[in-house]
Amino acid sequence: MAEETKYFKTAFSVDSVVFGFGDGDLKVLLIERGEEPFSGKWALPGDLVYPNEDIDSSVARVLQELTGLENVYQEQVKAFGAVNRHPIGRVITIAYYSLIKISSNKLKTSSFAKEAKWHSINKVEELAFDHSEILKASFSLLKKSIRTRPIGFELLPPKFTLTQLQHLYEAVLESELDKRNFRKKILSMGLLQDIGEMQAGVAHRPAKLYKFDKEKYETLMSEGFVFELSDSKKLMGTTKS
Amino acid sequence: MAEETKYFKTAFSVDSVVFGFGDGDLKVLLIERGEEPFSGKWALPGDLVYPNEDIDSSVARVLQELTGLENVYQEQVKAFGAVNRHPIGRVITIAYYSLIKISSNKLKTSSFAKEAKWHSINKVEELAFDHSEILKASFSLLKKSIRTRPIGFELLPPKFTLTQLQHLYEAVLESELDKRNFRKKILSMGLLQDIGEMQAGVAHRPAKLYKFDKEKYETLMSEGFVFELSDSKKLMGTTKS
DNA sequence: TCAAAAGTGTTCTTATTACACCCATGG
DNA sequence: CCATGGGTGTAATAAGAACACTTTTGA
Repeated sequence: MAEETKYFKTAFSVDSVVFGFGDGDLKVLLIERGEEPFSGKWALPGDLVYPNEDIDSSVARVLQELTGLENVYQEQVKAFGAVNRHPIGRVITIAYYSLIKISSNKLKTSSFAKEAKWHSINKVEELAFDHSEILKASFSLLKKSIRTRPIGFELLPPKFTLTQLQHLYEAVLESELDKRNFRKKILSMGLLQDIGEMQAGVAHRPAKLYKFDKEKYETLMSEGFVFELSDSKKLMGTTKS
Repeated sequence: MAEETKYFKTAFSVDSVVFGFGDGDLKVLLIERGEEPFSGKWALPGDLVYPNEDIDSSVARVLQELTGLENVYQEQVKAFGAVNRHPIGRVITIAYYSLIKISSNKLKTSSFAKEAKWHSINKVEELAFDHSEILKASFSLLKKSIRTRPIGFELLPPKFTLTQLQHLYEAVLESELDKRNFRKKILSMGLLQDIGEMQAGVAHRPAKLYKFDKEKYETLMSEGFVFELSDSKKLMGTTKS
């Protein structure tokens, strides 16, 4: 092991791109750095990985500290390891994205953050470190994944309307969808359960509430079912100008 | 930095799943380990990442040492970081896959390998470390990627026949494809250039040779073209029993 | 009674699938 | 002249895209 020892001079971190959905917008949770380097700049929440901690657990821990949430949906995006990406030394970071339901939780200002705040995805300024690049890669992956796996529901409350779901897809895919085609397609998969309840207190015809039927999805999966919405290049509706 | 110092006790490596195509089979390049741990077992080629080396360069270096090739197609798969994945310490590895043209090169037995050998993908025994898991993840990613990006050509000689291409897809997707539908689809993309040459010395009607038109692909890409072959769940042909 | 979003079907177009025979070459 | 893989087209089916009006509620 003598030979290898000289390479044990590096650190690993995880950085988490936490997505949420609110006010018709896709949002990302950023922290304001309280110390150098990049003090005062916005950054992705993240931390060094503890020596006896699996990477996935590390991400879950950071998220728990920040939001109080557990069992959050998370997916590994990519490792970023450019030699000079971190000013204090060689730090390779493994990026994840997480999907959470914004409404259901309050943010804690944690040890490593002066402030944590939701930012609309298309109003994010230049971030600390290479975090802008990480955010971009994560958003691309989310766009791809949301069409091929039923993960959008992680961003919505347990009971939701079809219009909410459509708006979520529109925000993530950055394109408009045709209402009738969207409903036809999503309902035809048989993954949404009409729970027999209605929206209340809205100044228009109230919408039916649905929930995502996870068991049904798992059954269908094992039978070879493939969740797929059409490619955002050949849209269900009309492209946003 | 005092606080962080205690975490600088880890190493990171890259591991490369090198795919090749020959005898109608998808193959992976493995090395036989010459030292402990796992001496005598087959493993993925890989190495610790040098302190002043980008991850991508590290993969390229390992590949160059092993095969003599440069500018090889490579794509990051995923980081693997389970606490106990490596017996000598905490080593997080970043897995890549590479695509090379088998015929065009001879293998070198490099410093870290007793022997390097091509193995058919479906005849690979249990590998050292968590390399079986890494191979599995890489193969899945390749399956996905080959349908959505024109990377199959990296595995073929510069001039190839449509049947060779089809066999490559069949090997990667592990399913049979319909000859006429495959040709129609692939030719309709306009990415293959009939170079006006023919196969020679074969005991049957000689096939036309094509080459992949990279410039054309880049032009089309910039116009919003999306390379896509149908999902292997809803095949172009008939599923292998 | 008005504004605002919910809900609903049909036609057209395009892509995918299934399928069988003749051709050119070397041995 | 035989074996081997090369090369080709059409019809049936399924999926995607385009598109407009009526309904229910609260203010």
